[in-house]
Amino acid sequence: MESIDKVNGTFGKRPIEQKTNVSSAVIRRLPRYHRCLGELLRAGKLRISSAELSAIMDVTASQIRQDLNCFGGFGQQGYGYNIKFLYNKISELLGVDEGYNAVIIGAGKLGRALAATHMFERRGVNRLAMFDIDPSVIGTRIYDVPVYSIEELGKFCKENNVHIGVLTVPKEAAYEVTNVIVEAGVKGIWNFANMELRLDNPDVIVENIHLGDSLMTLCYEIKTANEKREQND
Amino acid sequence: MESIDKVNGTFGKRPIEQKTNVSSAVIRRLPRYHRCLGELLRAGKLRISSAELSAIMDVTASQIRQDLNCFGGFGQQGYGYNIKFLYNKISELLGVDEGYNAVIIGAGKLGRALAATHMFERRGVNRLAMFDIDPSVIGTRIYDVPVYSIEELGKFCKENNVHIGVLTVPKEAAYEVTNVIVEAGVKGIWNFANMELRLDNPDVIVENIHLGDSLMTLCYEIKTANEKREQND
DNA sequence: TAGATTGTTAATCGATTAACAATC
DNA sequence: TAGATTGTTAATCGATTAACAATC
Repeated sequence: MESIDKVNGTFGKRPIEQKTNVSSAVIRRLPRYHRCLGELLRAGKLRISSAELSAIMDVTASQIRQDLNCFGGFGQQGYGYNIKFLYNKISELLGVDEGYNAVIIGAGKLGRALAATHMFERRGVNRLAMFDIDPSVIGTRIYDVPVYSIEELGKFCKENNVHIGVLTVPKEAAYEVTNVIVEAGVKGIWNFANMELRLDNPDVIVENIHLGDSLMTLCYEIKTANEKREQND
Repeated sequence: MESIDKVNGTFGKRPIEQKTNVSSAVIRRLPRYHRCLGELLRAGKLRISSAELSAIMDVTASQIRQDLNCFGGFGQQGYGYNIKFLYNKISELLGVDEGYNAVIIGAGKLGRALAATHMFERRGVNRLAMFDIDPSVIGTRIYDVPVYSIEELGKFCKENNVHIGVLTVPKEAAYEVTNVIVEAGVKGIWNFANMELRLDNPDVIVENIHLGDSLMTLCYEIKTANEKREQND
């Protein structure tokens, strides 16, 4: 029988000094922990040990404990981790419900698809608006998101405290748009253009998505696996 | 003056034994080399040294040479790399124009957006068809790609030698669909569902795209940068 | 208390960088 | 030939895994 004390008790009593510079390898694993713990939570599970989580996620228990300890002592010896507590801690770390404001720049197919998903709201990010150059979409709403002229981009970002710019414009337009929003105080850019977006300003974070690179990697792996099979014949 | 011999000459004369298991860190850099060399090629540049490429790409010259040497001796001492030759070699490695056949499963917003792009054709991958359960789209064409009933998925893959399945279905449907296409001989899965797709079959390659994870990573970085700024105030 | 499991240090492994001999 | 630049080995760095004392 689970002790109520242990389940709802005082976890993280010992707030270990948070490391100042956590490696990006660790940070990129956080969303996956978050996802997995969310599922366990919804399944009604209360606590989990690093060994159990290790089996579910197919990573070593050692890595889980090391990763979490970059941010604090979230577990309890002899008990494991309280799932709700840990989930909330990771949510906080990841800035979920920090209430960041985002705009999508480029109302093409990909921009619309992103606007349509629950991607943003699910992570507490507000999609305030979309911007495009095409007069036939300016002034309309796409999945309830208003579309404005790209001319108004800078002004809008300044007036609405926009934190995140989502770039789904052709790569030729990427730097032009980027200059406008960085000037307007945007803090991060989620770049879908098929190029490396490099900024002088070290205060602005860039997260590149290279769908094409991912497809090519898949093709490489398929090809290599095929060749191996042929050799073994 | 560039010697024609050197530019069009016999590069890679010494085909170094290709490593059997190249680390995924190296493989994931190949598409970027490919992209960069493609640009240099279009710009009419003929040759490049690892030092020059290093400056352009912001990686070390050492890493470039190490990476390329996993696949063969593509350069020439005292000269550098012939851009066209190297570009073609990397294209070949990545399976560009291998003529792989792909189907998109899920004709929702993301599936349509992917169908609309030149993503596939640009890499020599054929988008043969899309599949969905919605009767109102079945039988139509989306950006010139025919949409069929999900019922016909397995049969279609078998009859048309489909190599790649692009998964843009809700995560609840992911395994069901996966079983069908793996059974039908698909070699690789490009998974956009917000979940880890794990297969028993080691011969089928899975490439996961986690857009949500990427957004969260961006939020983490923005939050951390903000906190650092506040501390310095 | 005894058992379990963390937090953390130490050992290992792998990836990146540096150095330089080979060679074009 | 002399100069340049690769291919490759050796050194360094960082990330993962193992081990175990601390402790709930």
